[in-house]
Amino acid sequence: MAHKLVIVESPAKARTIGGYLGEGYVVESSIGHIRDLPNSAADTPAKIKDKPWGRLAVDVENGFVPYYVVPRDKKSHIAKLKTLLKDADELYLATDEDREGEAIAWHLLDELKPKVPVHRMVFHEITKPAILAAVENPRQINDDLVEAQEARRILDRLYGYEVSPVLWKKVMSGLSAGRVQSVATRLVVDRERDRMKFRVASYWDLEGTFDAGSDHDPRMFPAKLHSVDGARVARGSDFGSDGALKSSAQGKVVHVDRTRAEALVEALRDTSYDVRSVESKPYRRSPYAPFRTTTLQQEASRKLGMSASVTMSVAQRLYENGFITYMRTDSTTLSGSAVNAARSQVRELYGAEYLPDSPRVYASKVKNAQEAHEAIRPAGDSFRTPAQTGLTGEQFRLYELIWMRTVASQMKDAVGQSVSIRLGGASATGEDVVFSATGRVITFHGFLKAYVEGTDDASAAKDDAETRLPALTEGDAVSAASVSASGHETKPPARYTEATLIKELEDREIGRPSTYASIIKTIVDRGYVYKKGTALVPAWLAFSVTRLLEDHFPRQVSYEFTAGMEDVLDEIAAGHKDRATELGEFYYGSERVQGLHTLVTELGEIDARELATFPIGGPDSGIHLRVGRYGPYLEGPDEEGNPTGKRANVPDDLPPDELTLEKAAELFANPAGEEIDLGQHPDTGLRIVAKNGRFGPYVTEVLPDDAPKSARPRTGSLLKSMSLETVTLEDALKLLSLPRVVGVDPENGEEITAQNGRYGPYLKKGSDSRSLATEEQLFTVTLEEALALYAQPKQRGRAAAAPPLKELGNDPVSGQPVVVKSGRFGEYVTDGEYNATLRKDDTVESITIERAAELLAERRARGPAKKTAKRGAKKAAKKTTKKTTGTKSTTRKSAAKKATTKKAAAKKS
DNA sequence: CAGTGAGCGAGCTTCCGCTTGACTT
Repeated sequence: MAHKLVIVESPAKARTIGGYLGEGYVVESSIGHIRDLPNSAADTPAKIKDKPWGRLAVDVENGFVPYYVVPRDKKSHIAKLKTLLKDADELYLATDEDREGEAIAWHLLDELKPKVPVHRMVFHEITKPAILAAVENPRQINDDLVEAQEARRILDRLYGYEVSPVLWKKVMSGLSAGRVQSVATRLVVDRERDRMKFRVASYWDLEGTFDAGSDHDPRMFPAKLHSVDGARVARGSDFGSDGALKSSAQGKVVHVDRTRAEALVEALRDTSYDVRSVESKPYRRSPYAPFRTTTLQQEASRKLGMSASVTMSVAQRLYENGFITYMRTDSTTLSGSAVNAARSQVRELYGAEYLPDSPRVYASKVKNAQEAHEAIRPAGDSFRTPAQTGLTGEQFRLYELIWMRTVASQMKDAVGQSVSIRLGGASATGEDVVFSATGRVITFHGFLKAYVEGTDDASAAKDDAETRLPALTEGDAVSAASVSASGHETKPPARYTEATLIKELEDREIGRPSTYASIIKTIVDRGYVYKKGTALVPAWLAFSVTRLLEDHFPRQVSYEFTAGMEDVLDEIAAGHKDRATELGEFYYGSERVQGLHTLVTELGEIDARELATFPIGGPDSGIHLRVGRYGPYLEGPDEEGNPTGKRANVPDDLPPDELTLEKAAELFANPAGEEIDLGQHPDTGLRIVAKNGRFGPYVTEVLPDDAPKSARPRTGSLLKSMSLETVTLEDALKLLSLPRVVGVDPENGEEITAQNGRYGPYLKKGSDSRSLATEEQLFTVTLEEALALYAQPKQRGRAAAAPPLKELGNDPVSGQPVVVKSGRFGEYVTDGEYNATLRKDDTVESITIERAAELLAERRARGPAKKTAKRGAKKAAKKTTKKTTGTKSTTRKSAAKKATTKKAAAKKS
């Protein structure tokens, strides 16, 4: 039986829509995008690999043509769709009606190559009438919208894959840059810079409790000093971040300090007051719009303490099980049936007096909203109350939040009165003082009865907060029950949290609902940002990277870049602009802008050292922080005046704004940073400690303060079998006993010693060395064994000794036998001339001669091995420093990883 | 930032946005 095949994006959606369409339709999902640019070299088709732009998979020389592949994990799914299509007589592409959805539809068309009629079907709410109407009114794929999506995709690829390598070279291997993540990182860094520049201002005022007399309710009420002799008393917002009064406040306000405040309290001891004015204004507040992705993430963070990613995965489960509508949306629109459901629930639960006469409509506040979905709301044509769902735990709490917000969004405004009362009096010293009291009374709670939004600032008043004031009138006499001075300090701008950073990104039109949570993960995974409680703190690494990007890619990391890009994409989608032209301008530049490619190729010299240096405590202190390969450290002048004579480690988790000069002095006093005390050496009595050094973890002895300057403490790297967490004094003593004298060569009387070095354990006899196979041999190798090793030639000995792991037969091209070997970089196949490393999916067990021939052919296509190797060696020899950077950054990375693990462990305990 | 002695098949890292399982712990 032939059927009509409908393809949507999400499996859960497919199930629901399948139910609406019924017989004759098969509804399947694409599970998101089905094709993409290859994400690594292993996925890049061989035919474009050799092109100069092969790494990008975008032909930048020829109209920016993208080369798409079906990712490995999507291949079987595509096969399934093809099978379903075989028996279909019509195909409906029902992906989301936004830029990405249109592109998915086009990719499906291009990949499935259907021979039957194809329709593009769109809908914005998943209700039976909407779906049935959509089937009846199909359209064609909008090619301009697809063009806009491809432009977006290609731009992001070019940005990410051109700028990231600059960071690998100049900062650290493995780092990344991108249109979204680099701006997100910059926001966090900029906020920290503001905090570092911030200077606190201290100011005082008076707080009093006043007595309106026994016939008033409430009788007592609080008020604050508002003005003295007509000049308003300065409050926090009158001060700038430099700690001084803002120019707009100067001459208008009086800055009360402690002395003045305390003197005033004294002078007001016997003052009586009269009501100078009573101002009453109506208070009215409308409900919040239903949830979209970002507002849900914010509220779940404030009220349930959920991270953005937890919120999304809990919401995903609710969605899959039919409790809520789709959770990745930028729309606040409710379908007609949802409005009805909310309204009937309002009537049932709160009564008709809470129901507005007509439904409320929420227009989107998000500038680049694509509105492919509804708001996030309880699913269905009638809402289940949380109790009716049978949900528990996190799912229950998140559902409850969504349900309450949705119901509240269709309730009446809250109304009431806000009142401001001014009390005047004269001090004993002749000043005219005015106190101010503000109050708010809510006479009808409306939606606030169902839902009150949380606040990010704990001291901020909630929307339903009430303060009642007595019903005073002008001229009434009031007495002060108590007046006291109270000091305040201005606070630096708060760090971003996940939720506030996401909000900021959305406000700036950066990122999409499906990516907000993963943006945070990216910048945390890269080591740019870490979480301290809920706050996002930038690592010094982020300062280096941000500075590089600001200096050399100012347009690309500007906060306006994405918004500008969105405008251009809209023009492309409208058919007014051309994709290749716009990408050409972005990549190669124009009279107006500098192109990305130009910027990358003409970078010039970037002084990596300067880039990673940040003065501490002003430029004159001589002390600066440097981001080294092993983490941040301080450098400063020593007693002899050597400007870099003093150094000290900076803990990875010390927030940059806490690194003051005082803190620096403290760190200089204990430059090594964390060390683990292992105990005393039984012979020398010296304290033995374990530390992390630039070559990894090691143990050393602590020399007494009165030891001669020339004395060097013994040291020893931990063996691979040991770790800083588990190393014992016994281990340390063993390590410090090295080098061990193995014996004397009877031939020439030279001493043979065993020790641990850069390349692992080895024997040394004068300037002649031999590697040892295991670290254990350091302590066990005998003179006979040592002499046997020395009897063998130095270089070839080991290489010849290592037998091939597997023999595969002869290569069809060279005719030479092919074997699998294990080398420095892992397992590889070789025909004697060419060597090719096994890829991620190859194993020694599974590899065949055919696969080996494939790998060797690929390798051969890149040219002779010796030539490239030599060139590499020459380069390395010329720029020794650079080579060192490359090797060591790996160490740094793993060290950082370890540090993170340790931190996490510490938090747990 | 602890201070040491080779000579060897390199090859890969990375973007943003759409979507879920398949993994392991």
